[in-house]
Amino acid sequence: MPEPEFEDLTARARIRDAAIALFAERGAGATTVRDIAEQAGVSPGLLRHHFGSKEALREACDAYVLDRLVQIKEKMLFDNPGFLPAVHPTVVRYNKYVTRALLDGSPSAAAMFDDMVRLSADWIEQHIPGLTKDYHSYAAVFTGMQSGLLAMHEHVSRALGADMFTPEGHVRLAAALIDFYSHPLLTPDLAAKVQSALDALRAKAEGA
Amino acid sequence: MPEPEFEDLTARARIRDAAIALFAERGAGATTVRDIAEQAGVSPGLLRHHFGSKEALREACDAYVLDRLVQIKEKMLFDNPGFLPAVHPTVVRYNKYVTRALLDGSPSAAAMFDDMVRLSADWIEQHIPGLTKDYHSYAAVFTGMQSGLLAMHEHVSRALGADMFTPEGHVRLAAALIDFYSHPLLTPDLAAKVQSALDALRAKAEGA
DNA sequence: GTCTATATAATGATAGAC
DNA sequence: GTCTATCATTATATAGAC
Repeated sequence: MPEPEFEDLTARARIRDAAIALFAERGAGATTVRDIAEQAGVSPGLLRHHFGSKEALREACDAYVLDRLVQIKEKMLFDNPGFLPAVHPTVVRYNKYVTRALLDGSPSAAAMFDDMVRLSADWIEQHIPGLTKDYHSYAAVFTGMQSGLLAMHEHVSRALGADMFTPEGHVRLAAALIDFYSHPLLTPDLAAKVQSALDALRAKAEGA
Repeated sequence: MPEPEFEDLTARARIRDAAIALFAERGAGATTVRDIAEQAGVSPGLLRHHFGSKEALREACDAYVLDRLVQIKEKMLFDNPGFLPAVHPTVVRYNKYVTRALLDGSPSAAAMFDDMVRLSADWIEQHIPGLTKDYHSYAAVFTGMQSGLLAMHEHVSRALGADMFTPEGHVRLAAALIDFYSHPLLTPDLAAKVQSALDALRAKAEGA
């Protein structure tokens, strides 16, 4: 199982890696097969030879990235104490890809999202019982925010003053995340106010 | 200032509204001028007549949406107790648009993101002093997560079992958000463990 | 202001040489 | 396995009629 970082890859692998990089960066819709071929240093024709079509290539990338990520993610979630984004460059790259795939409507990425929700819900219920009455909804919000934060990395990095995928930016992000996850933003009185507003809304929704 | 909901709009306004809807849904890159013209019920030629080019149309949409949202957002943030997404359909639509624009790299959307970070930082510092040492980084994470959650609305809705823009889904989302923001996910001992891991990481980053 | 028709460019797909 | 050349389709941009 060769790491994609290696330079001496087959053309097929270089095409796949180039596609993963470009799809993650701009999304599949905004990436042309010529861009991919150029970045991989091959001809557009070879791309078709190996993958048949752009869509088939996209699916191959999905399968490849998801396959390599699933084990790592499960491992991270279960034997890591926190919820910080991974630092390993490959994992970061793949996470960015999945995030884009989620936005592009990839079915396999969506399935992975659902897995993450289930995994998070189980983890939270096991480690922090009593946190919520509805672990699955809580985990849905948590997972959506995690991947959403990754999707917004460009803007979060700009606000942080450092790219969140560099060590410098990652440290700032992690510090903010620890504050974020260890101190409630809603104080009890604020929470009560919001809760009553929600109750009013719920009543209105059921009334109508 | 006519609401875009009205049916009796000029062709120019219909084009703009159709573009906003399609850009928000699929992103600007994946939307063709023909799609927009069709949805607006006009010819592609008229689109050019009014806006000159697809790119110019995108900028016009950016300016329009951002202009109409800025006041509403500021108002929301300052006289609303919570951080729940707005329910008003127009605001929801515009928020979705801005979220997409953020992902598509729109400069004006990015500027709005930065404004939101500043606004949030000020609000938090004023209402919940002592929450963090670095309000700006905290607000960067918070704003990134808020818009990111919106970007992931399709998947969050699926996990919630109801579209988060319908009353039913919104109630479930709001309930989960209240739990999320009022109970810390990191207990003190977990936070300490993560903090020490971060310190180790920081030392390593500075050492290298 | 609005349309039809067309020019130009870009894209994905294909065929065949090496 | 890899490339070059080319086709068919689709996109944007433009011109001119009504």
